[in-house]
Amino acid sequence: MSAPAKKSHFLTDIIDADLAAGRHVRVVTRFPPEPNGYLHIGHAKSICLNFGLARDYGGDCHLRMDDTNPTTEDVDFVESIQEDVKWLGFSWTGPTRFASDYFDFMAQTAQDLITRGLAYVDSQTVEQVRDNRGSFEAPGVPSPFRERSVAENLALFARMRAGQEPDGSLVLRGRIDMAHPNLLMRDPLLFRIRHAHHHRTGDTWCIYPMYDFAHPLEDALEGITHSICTLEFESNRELYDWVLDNTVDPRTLKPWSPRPHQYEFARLALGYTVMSKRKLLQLVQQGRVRGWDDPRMPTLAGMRRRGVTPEALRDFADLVGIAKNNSLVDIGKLEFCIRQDLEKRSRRGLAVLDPLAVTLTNYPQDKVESLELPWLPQDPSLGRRAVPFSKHILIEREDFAEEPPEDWKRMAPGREIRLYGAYFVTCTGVDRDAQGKVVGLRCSVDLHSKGGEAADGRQPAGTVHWLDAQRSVPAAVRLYERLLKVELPQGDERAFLEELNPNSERVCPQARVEPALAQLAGGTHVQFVRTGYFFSDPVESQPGNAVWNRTITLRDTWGKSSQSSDGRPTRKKEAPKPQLTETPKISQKPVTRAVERAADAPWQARFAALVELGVEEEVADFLSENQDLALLFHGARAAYAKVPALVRWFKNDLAALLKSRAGAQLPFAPAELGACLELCDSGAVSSGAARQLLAHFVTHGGEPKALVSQLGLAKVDDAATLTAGIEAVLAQMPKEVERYRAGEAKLLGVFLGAALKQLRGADPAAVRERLLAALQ
RNA sequence: ACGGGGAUCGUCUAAUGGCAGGACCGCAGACUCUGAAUCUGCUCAUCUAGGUUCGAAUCCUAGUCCCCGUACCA
Repeated sequence: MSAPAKKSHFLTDIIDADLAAGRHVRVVTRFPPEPNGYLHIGHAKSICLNFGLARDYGGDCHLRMDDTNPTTEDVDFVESIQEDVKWLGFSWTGPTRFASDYFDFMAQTAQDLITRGLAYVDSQTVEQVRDNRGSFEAPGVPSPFRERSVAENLALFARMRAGQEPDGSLVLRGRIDMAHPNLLMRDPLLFRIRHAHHHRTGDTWCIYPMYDFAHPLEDALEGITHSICTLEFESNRELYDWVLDNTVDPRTLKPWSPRPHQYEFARLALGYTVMSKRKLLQLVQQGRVRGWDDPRMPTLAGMRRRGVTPEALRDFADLVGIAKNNSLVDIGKLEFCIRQDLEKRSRRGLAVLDPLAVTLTNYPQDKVESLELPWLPQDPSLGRRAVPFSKHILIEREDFAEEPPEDWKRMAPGREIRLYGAYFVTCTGVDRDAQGKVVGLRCSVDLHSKGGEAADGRQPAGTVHWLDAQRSVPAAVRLYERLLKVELPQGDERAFLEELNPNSERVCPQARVEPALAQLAGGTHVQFVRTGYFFSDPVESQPGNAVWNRTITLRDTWGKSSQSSDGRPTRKKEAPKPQLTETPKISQKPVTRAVERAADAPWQARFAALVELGVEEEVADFLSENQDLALLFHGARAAYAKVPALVRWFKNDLAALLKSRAGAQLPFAPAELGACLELCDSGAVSSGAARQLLAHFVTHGGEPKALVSQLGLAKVDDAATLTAGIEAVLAQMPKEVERYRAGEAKLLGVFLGAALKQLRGADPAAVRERLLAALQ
């Protein structure tokens, strides 16, 4: 197996760029769970990401408990988290870290912020704080306590810290901007009073930092370079940056270096399950499951107990990838990864979940044979086990049909089938009880087919699994299915309980297994032949009496409708909403814009002036909104009066170029820009070269004509140069040339692109023409 | 409504102005002592409208839809 290619995604792109630019010399990531619950498969994605990045870049990944809220956190959770991360196959750099290790520093930093007027103690009630924060559309109103003196703030903060104030009476807030469009920036809470016992610091503290204050400081203190979290924290990034920009490293008293940056990716959402801690907690607390490690739970502990392997989970994390799209992953992908891993590692064993007695009429009454079957036919190293066989056997009830469908490959009257690893048998009779229910079958056996091969080489209609009636043993077998009946549960905290799958766990009271299976230790993966992958429960299995959890069914391409909960409706793509230009809704935007514009006299005047020049309204609107842009346009026009051309350049190229330099001093005068555009338009340079020229000009300025030669953008129209360049390019791509000649006309673009790259400044049309000729 | 994100096969995800690729699912076939696995083949996508360009999923303009944000939670 070749090493899997390193996954690349937007985060690896960022890291590559940071490394290349020398912003960082080493990658340090972290996985920062709050110890208030068990880790679930969503965390597994994050763990694989953070630890995987550290591994791939030869850096470090820290495990840090974000234990800033003593009322919900517990040491039990700390232990389960450590165990789960290890189980998943990762190890962290250094000891397990704790946010609580940094409380001293955080309190000190808060005090510094107060001293510098960047934080204050607020005496408003919770309700007042909330009400005064404002809303999306309305600005907040400053707290009456916002202007307290530094001395008073210091004294109050000291009282908070000393435990002299009750919970909720006082709170430390950053002094930022109560009118900020980002609500998180409206004087965020930094520290709150909480007279509570902390699982690590005990009663040392009665003030605890808030996430938004603590997290950036934790990252910075640990030298984290890339702080990766999920999408819902996008708005928090601004505050994250504020904290780091307004604090210093206590060890150097200088700005943080490396200075961590926060990046967000889409969390995992999986169909037919729930992932939120609150919902999971509810399942546990209400007894809907037997605990955090119930095999139905999407927790790592639960999945581990069900028989899902760390390899399968890591494969799954790779399969779903890393991106910023809000996505709902088909649970079938998880199931695929689980099966793929289990297929190659599971022993094969015989088990019958719902037995039907079969008597082999021509088999000697007292004879007992012992069949030696390999545990895993494709891997002899697992060895063999003995399977008893006699006159009275059991088969799966659903493997018999009195009136079978056309393509039936199992037992039916008169039909010869194979007992897996044993003999060919033919059903010759059916026994019923008084109600007419089938209670037993009679079969003849071909005594020359032992081992599953007929002497004459004939093939049976199918193969079924079986068990010796007397010598098999009863077993506890539990079948698991998806937790929920529906793919996408109600968002509501309670409504999803109505959507739990009542069949998520079923026990098989009649189930029996072959003797060797009962002897297997807890924690063994076995495929019950033809029925699914099972795992001997590592907690409940007793020596000689294993308890079996079905990890997952076998893929079933035949009886698809046999399991109701598997009838998975395919998700429909949302039908694209037809756009009716005549509906008022569509035209609303331009109208509101026109209204806004009308209310802004200078803007309206600029707009009118442009329209007067013949600029179409839509373009005039955006050119006139910003005064600087409008001025630039008119300045350029003074040097180059061709309005339509000017408009084209402004709209298609300049808008973006200028946007990226917003606020910066432009390195050219408006008239120079006009001259540059005239040159671009003149035909003296090719269109591609013109765009390159313009990009350079906007960022660096310069004399346009000089730039052309300096950048090597001069128009190439020398026939010999063109021909040579084209031939060189074609010589480099013989396979593509062949394919092109075979009819793949779309490859012309590839050649053209390569040729144009080589022949900078060449006219595309001319190159194209010659290329066509050369390819004849 | 304000701010921040996002939109590519049914699903997840690539393509950083030049061949819309891979995987899951599905379908068909081969093989089979598991209706499994394995193998082969097939179906299927760039939110809309304009523009720039020799060439647009990618750049520009406008629009549509979806997600997140108003906890003394994280």
